[in-house]
Amino acid sequence: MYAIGDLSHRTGVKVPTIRFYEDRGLLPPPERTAGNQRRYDEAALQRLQFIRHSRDLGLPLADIEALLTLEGAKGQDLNQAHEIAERQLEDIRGRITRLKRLEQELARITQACDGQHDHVCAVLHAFGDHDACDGSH
Amino acid sequence: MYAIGDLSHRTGVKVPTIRFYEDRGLLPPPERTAGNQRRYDEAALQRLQFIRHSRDLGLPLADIEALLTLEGAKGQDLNQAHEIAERQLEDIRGRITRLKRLEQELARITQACDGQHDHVCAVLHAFGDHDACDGSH
DNA sequence: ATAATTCCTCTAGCAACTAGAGGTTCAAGA
DNA sequence: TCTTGAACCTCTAGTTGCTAGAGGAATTAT
Repeated sequence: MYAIGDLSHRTGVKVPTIRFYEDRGLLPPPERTAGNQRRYDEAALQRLQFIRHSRDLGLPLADIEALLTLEGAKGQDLNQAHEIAERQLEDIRGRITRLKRLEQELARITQACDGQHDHVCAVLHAFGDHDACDGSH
Repeated sequence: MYAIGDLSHRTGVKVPTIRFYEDRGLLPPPERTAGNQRRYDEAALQRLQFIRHSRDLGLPLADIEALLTLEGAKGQDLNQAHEIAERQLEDIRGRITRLKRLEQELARITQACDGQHDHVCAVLHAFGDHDACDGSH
């Protein structure tokens, strides 16, 4: 049995966050000692690792909860898990595209200002002037 | 003079958000009509456009506030604006790198599961199994 | 036995808004 | 001029995913 701190070390999830997940229903309330401290078993450890990894992949807690309820599911239900993963993949690809546009624009802005700062910096100007953008956002 | 709704249409910033910015001190409190409604001038419009554009570029409100106080600054202070822009650029590049790693991994996960769902879906397995990742996060 | 560490609950805070309740003012048409 | 409907007002609370702190109890090591 693990104390909450052990669980935290093994998973890299901070102690208050573990309690937060319990509050949110992502982790079932564990057993307690006579002194009211939480004690976790292997299943809880694995569940928390699943959550951790999914969070690292960018999934919102709601999606993770959905995945967790699919554990041990068969047939049709597994497609749901697949869909969640694909949706997340699309989301990430969209984010990458948008960030690349921003990168272009910021790079342009900072370069415009690299040498001299005469009177009015191009950075300040560029931040205010949407029309000067190459792309659209 | 613009009513808050006009300002909203012209900038694409929603009405409650404009009031929120005022609360936060990013927009100075505008004049009011006899009936207590906000009326904005050109300067407010431009300031809000600056905020909007900067937000689109991913700057947090704190940085935008810093930039706004630099308006009309000279010499040394302009370097601060430049630094904020460069910091943001680095941040965005880092985010792109991280997202690309996630994209790889998610793509791998979904493909592993594309055909058959026998008993246990590879998606669920992969989400739980950090060791199976290519990269590290 | 005592001290250090970890644990408990609870509240409040962060970013950056969004939504709703309940009520007032403005602008345009009859 | 009156009326109606849209837009406005303030205020509170909710969102997501945590994090920090207060004040106190339990566990662990010496």
